[in-house]
Parts: sequence; C-alpha cells; structure tokens
Amino acid sequence: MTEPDTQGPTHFIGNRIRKELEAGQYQQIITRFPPEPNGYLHLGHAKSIALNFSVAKEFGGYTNLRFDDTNPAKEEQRYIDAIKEDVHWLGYAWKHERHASDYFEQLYEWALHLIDHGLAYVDSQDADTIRAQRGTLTEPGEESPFRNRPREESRDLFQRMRAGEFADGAHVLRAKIDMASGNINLRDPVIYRIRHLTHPRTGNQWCIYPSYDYAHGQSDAIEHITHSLCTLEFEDHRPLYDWLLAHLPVPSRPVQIEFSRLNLDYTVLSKRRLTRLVDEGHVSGWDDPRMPTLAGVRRRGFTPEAIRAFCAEIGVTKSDSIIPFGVLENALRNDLNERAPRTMAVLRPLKLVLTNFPEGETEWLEAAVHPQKPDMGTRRIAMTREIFIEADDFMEEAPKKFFRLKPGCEVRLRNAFIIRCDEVIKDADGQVVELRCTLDPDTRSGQPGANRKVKGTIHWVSAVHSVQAEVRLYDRLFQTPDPAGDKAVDFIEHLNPESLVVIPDARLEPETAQARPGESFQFERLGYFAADPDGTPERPVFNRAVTLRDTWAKIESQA
RNA sequence: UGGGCCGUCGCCAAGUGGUAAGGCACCGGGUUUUGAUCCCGGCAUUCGCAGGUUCGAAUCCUGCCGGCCCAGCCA
Repeated sequence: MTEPDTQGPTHFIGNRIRKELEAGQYQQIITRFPPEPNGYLHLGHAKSIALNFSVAKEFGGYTNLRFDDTNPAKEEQRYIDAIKEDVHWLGYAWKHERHASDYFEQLYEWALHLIDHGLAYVDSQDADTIRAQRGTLTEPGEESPFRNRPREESRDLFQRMRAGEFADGAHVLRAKIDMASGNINLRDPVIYRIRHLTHPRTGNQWCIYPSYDYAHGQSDAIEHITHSLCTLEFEDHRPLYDWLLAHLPVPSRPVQIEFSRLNLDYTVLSKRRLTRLVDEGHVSGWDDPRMPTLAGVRRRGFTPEAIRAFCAEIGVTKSDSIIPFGVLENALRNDLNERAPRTMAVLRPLKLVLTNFPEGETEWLEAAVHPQKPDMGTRRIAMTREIFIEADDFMEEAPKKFFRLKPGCEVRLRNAFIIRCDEVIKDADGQVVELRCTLDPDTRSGQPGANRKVKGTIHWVSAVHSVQAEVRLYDRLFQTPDPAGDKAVDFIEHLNPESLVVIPDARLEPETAQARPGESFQFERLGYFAADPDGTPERPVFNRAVTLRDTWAKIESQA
C-alpha cells in the first residue's frame, strides 16, 4: 500500500545521490525536514516531506525533523505540536526530533570563532542605515564604518549583546564577506540580532538569535545531514551556506540542493497568505476543509496515501510549474475508489411513492459494500413504500440523453427494482413535490428476472429508515487560477463566495450515519464523503472530499 | 540593467550524442444495476528560437527570445 515510496522515482536529486553513492562519497544518506513553527503544514510541505523522507529511505538512511526556531517573534509551541501530528499523519517517521535552538550555544561559539578570525563584526548602525548601504541589484553596497573595528571590540560587544546589555536593534553581528558582490546575500549579511523575547523552547535564556542563514547550514552539519533539500528561492543563499561551512570548524559538510516548490491552481500555498485567511476569518480555521493545509485536507477527507501518490506523480524538478488542482483530486479518487465502502445518500430529497408497494412494510434488500470487491461484504437496505430520490434525477421535460427518471419512463433503483413514473405531483407554485411510481416486482436485484435492461440507474433511500444529516459541499476557495498572481489586486478579492454550500437535510443509510469522524464513503453516483468531527450520532455531518468524475455534467455543459 | 535559475504534447515529466518513456487531460470504442470504476485504441517527424560542431543533437558550442527568484535585523 505504501509501494509508491519504495521504488524511488527518477528525478535529478535521486540521480545525483545514486551517482555519489556509487562513487563512494557517502556511507549513509541523511536528510532533514526543517519547518519553521509559525503556521500549519500545507501541501507544499507535503512535497518536501515526501522528497526528504523518500530519498533517505530509498538509499537506506534516515530523516530528522528539525524545527527552524530562530525567530521567537513568530513561533509558537502549538505549531510545533501540529506539525508533528501532520508529519505522522502523512505516514512518515523521523529519526530524531531536533530544534535549531538545541544548537544555540554551539552557534554562539562559532560566531565568536568568526569574529576572532576577522570574518564577522558587530555593526552598531540601525536597520535603515544598513539597508541604505546595501546597494541595489545593479549597484554595489558600501562598507559599514564599523566593518573594520578591532576584533576584540566586536568580541566584547557580541558578548555583551548576549548578556542583555543592549536594546533590540542596537547592534547586529554581520559576516564580513563582500559588499560589492553581485549576490546580495554576500553583502555582509546579518547573522545575529538582538530580540528580547521569550522563546518557546529556550525561554528567556537568550536575547540574541541567529538568522536562518547562519543557523541552517551549521545545524545541518551538526546533524551530519548529507543533503539539505530546499526550495528554489534559496539558490542565492547557497554561496553563503557554503561560505559559513568553509570557514567554521564544523563536523561535516552538507550540500544544499534546491528544487521547485509546489504550486496548485485556484489556491494559495504560502504561510503568509494562509495565515491571513485564518486571522481574517475567511475560513473557520487552519483545518477548514477548504484550506490546502494538511489539517484542512485531512478533515476534507483526503488520505495520506492519496497525498503521497500525488507527490510521487508530480515529480521533482527545478522548473516552475502549476499543477491543476484536479490532479490532486484524481489521486484521491484513485485511492478511495479502491477502499471506500459504498453507500447511498440523497442530498436533495424528492419524495417518491411506490403505489404498488404495501403500506407500512419494509422489504430488506442486500447490496454490495463494494461492487468490485465481494470480500468487503454486503449490507442490508430497507425498501419502503415511500422513498427519497435525488431531485436532480427527475426531469419532467428531459432531453433525449437524460437517462434518469422522467414521466412515463422506467429507471432502475440502485440495488433494488425497476420503477416507472406514473404521476407527477406539484404544489401551488408548480414545483414538483412528489412522484408516484409503480415498481416491477420481477426486477428485484438478484432475482432471475432482474436483469432486464433499462437505460438509467439512480440512487435512493427509504423515507422511514434513512437518517437526516448535514452535508457540506466544497468548491475551490478562489475563483481565479492564480489568486496571488496580480500584485495589484489583493488575493482576498478572488475568494469564491460559493466555496462552501451547506445542505442541512440530506438523507443517509442508517449505518452510514454511525460513522466515526474521518471515515470515508463513496456516496454512490455523487462522490467521496468523510464524516466530520462536528457531527453527532443524532446529527451526522459529512464533508464532500471530491465528486465522482461526471461525464454527464460535461455533456450538459457542452450542450 | 548586477547575481542566481528555468524553458521537452493543454498540465506535469523521463531523457545527459544514436534517432522523443510515462502520468494527468482530451478524443474514440467495449463492459457496467454508480453517466463511476475497469478494458482497448488514438494523442510531439519534434524538444523556446536561430546558427554552428558531428555520420548523427532535445542532448555539445555560440547568439538571441521568454519566464522565475534576490536589495528582511523573515524563513
């Protein structure tokens, strides 16, 4: 079942590592997944998680989970907890849980090492001044007046920064590299800043914190990470990553390899934007089923298997790409088609009376839990004189190709009989409120004479045995393919007002109503639905994860 | 315009000098008590463009064109 991960797909990272291994460059491959605990994991992280864990596994190594907790202004313990839960849920087990903050003391020692070797200095200018001196993309920067201050002075200042003698922003530690470099990351980057903040793990032990650039490579080296895989925007940082490792007495020399991040159409995958959706209340929370967070898609009904298959399918390259959301949905259909039990549910009930069925009686029918998998067993279905069918499955004046119920015509009730529509009953407004039909008793499912062919089959549910439920139908959160694409328009403007449609009075088979939160079903002819934790035994709630492929809808829209 | 990358079918993506894998989508046809699933078939004389090297190029060279990222004391 977890096969997709074992035989590593060929991508440039795997190919490279394979060659390195053949050349004897490594004994073991060690990777790391390094989230910053400042938000929830999303599908973009899933791609990175899948890559890191599958590469290590393919080559017989392991992966660490390392929290990149170098900025206490944004990070919180609750995010650490949620991230661990999500990685587990996705189906991966890390070797060691680490935190960049575990290395603060070592990182500090190494900073002193840089100072002592004339490779770093304390700059006592403010942020604006430093920015102004950085130059532009086409013009070199200018050197800070503190750039050549004596090493002893920098050392003293840096120690006093740690001791808490200065206010935030009074000084920073900068690597001394090259203010004229074409690569702006090399123009004496700030590697330590003063922040009088409580850190989720180290509390008030520190008031200076290392930057990402300074902490990341050294943390990799400490953990003996062999391959530090990250996204394309860090490509420009690699020279700095290498420079630091080259100038510090680190225990190993990891290499950084970049790949392109995941983009999905009709959604946003940046923590900044997802945080806004949550904070501004456009969604109910990080686990809103419309969110591309792992918590969101999990609640929506996506399975870890489907997400892993999706990650394997899209590949790993360096080219910018936008994956259609439908590819993800398809991965879910493929997975759930194999495993989800079938059930009948009516979303918009239309009453149908079988006039030749005895009043007050119930006939029990048997139906397969999965038509292609007899070993999944059968279930009992109650047939009564009054049933509900899907309002969409009846048309008074139907086009020729409409294979469902229409006046005077026959249709198969799934798992039951063939019926004929005799009479249409309407209310004062002309709305169809009830259908009166007769069933053909020779066509009961499983009977010898049952195989008579009719063009259509529709689902239904007993009016007396079925259970009312709330069903939530989700559509794409945004109505434009690239909501964040236009810098002039706030992506919030592109929200789809109909991304959630609540159906308060759907009807379910009684057994389905007993489902535990997270359980998935195929509501036949409709799609895959998962029980939501909001539901109670008295009032079940289901989320539609994805519809079934719908050729009829396609034909209809083309007409 | 400085630096770093990317460009193979509508969307992804193999391929690394020997004559274009695969998936998704799409279009046919078959099976079907889910208009689902499943099955069969079709779908790049061509690899951003133009030159060049070579018996031979998507793969090597040169020059263009197009797109992405970088000027946080964020990651």
